[in-house]
Amino acid sequence: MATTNTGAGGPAQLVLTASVARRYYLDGRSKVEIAEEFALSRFKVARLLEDARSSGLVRIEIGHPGTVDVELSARLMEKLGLTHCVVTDTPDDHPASLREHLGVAAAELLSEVITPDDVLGLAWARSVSAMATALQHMAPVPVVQLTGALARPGADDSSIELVRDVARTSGGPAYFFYAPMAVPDAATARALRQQPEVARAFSLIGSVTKAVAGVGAWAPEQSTLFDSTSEAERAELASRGVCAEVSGVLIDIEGNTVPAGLTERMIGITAAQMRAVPEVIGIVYGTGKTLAVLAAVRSGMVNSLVTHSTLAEALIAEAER
Amino acid sequence: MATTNTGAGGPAQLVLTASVARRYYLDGRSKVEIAEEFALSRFKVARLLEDARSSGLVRIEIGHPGTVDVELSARLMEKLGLTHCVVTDTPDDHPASLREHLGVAAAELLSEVITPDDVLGLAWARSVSAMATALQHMAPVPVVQLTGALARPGADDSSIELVRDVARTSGGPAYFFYAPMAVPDAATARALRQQPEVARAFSLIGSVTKAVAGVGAWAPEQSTLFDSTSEAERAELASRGVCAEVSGVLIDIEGNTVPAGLTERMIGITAAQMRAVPEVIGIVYGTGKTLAVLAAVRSGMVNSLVTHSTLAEALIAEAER
DNA sequence: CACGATGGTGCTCATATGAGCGGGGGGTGT
DNA sequence: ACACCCCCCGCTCATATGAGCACCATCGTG
Repeated sequence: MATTNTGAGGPAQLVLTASVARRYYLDGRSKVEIAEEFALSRFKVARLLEDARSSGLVRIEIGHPGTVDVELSARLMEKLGLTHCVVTDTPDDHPASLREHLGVAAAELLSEVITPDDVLGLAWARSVSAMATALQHMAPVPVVQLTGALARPGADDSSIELVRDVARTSGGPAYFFYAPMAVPDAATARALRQQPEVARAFSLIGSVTKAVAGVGAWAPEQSTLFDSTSEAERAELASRGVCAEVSGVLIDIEGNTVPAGLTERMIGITAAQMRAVPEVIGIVYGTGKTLAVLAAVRSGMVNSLVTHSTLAEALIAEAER
Repeated sequence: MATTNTGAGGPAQLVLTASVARRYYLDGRSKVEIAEEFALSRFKVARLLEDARSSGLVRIEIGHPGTVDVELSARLMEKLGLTHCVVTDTPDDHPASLREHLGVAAAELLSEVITPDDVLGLAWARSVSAMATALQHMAPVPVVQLTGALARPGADDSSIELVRDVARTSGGPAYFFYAPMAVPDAATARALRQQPEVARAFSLIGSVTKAVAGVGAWAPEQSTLFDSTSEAERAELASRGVCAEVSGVLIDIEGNTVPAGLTERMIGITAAQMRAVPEVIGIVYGTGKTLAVLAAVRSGMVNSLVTHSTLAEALIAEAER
């Protein structure tokens, strides 16, 4: 260390290094050219540039003016091994505005990555609804409903219309059905799954290539499913390590599926089917969901994320622990 | 086309580009490695990086925290074709503080570039004095006085001691003499040049390899020589195009030596001898000297500069005209 | 003074990289 | 529908580049 520059060597060395760095980085000349120009060996030039970078004389910044924090996106993508990742630098003041912004970002992402050969699956979540609302253009693909809907009391979402809306924007066929996400008993669930529309949608799940879902944490207000579950069941599932919920599938902190009675009463995609989908985009906001997102990613069920900077930073910090 | 990205694509493209750029610039991976990692062709990677740079997604800045503006130094060096160049970003408030700072910078530069094989020549100038004061270490080399001293009224400079001081710091022999820079007539000058000490110093001028000088502009307060010249002579020389003065040599705006009666009455290095010195470092401050510095550099008598940012910028602007 | 440590330099050779080319593929205008 | 055009992609081959090595000067030390 402590080679020559910056701390030692003197101003001439410093200026020479700066000149070389300027020629190389800003003017785009090759090292050989620079070597000839300055009457140095190309090795010397390479070493100067090396020094210039390591000493901080040359600073390289990545970023762009806009709502997408590309740098953070790239870091999060790398850290979690994601397929795609979009992090907005929206200030996380109000959940609704956050959801709206992420909806726009997710819509852009989706319309970018969807190709005419894809089959799109949508899980029910408010954030996915927000995306549907923001969606403006998309290749015509089949759109498949992956889970039953779960209306929350006083919901203003046109949630049931989600799949139809997206299909309309897309121009492709819609495979949707009217059913709740969870029903009181397994028999009812089985019966519902026999329903023609449900069966039709479910038969397509295996061919879904891209899906969009929300990620819930197993806590109040952090998961629609949690909120619509009985007190006893909540506690029991929590005690069995349930940490996150993705399209009705329960996951523990390690990313393992947690089998439960609840599962049999669900109308929706299974964990195995979910994992089989090549790309699942999770739209998530709120730092309270940090561990849940980590779990969802570890489970292999979610491999792309659309989120905001504070959660992204929390995820990176947590993943580094 | 006008979505979010650099001009094409969507957020995924943007983030991919950012990831690639991060891996390349920040992590220093090769393009081939990146291509493998992202399952792209290396050409694609190269094109992404190309886009990232041209679109401004990747910003490269050169600079360092300190008093030396390396970026500006490099630019000025390139623009004027200098051998060395040090530009301090000292705010040019008061000439004395400026001189002091430049003295420090010049001292650092000199001690860096002087090797034991050099022979150092010093012209008389306050800025050179400032350098001498700031000088702390230097290879032991002979130090040669290049011009007579020119004390200005009420001078507090220990100017005559300049050569001796530097030689003392250096540890090498000092070749100095007590004589004024200009005398009333050519005969006196010739006689003075015969003086043993003067002759001894002058005999060494041919072997001087590095020299330090000030640069004066042919205007009041901009040149010691000007200030000690008669009104008539000032005007006459000005009318003959004299623009700058370096160690007693007069130069016009084109960089040509201006022959004058004054020249014959000078005790000091000649223009030809000056040009023969491989490296002459000029220490200059004050934007009023912009044209003078340009002339001095064009003349080939000065090929390194120690100056401050505003003058450096003025020089670049002027050189671009 | 001899010694090894140290750091800086330029070399060789395998590899990475750039410039320019041709070949689709999809959108467009008639 | 057809031809056309433009853009994007990956190839070839000459060149630039990096890793490691051997050499040399310098310097502190026994």
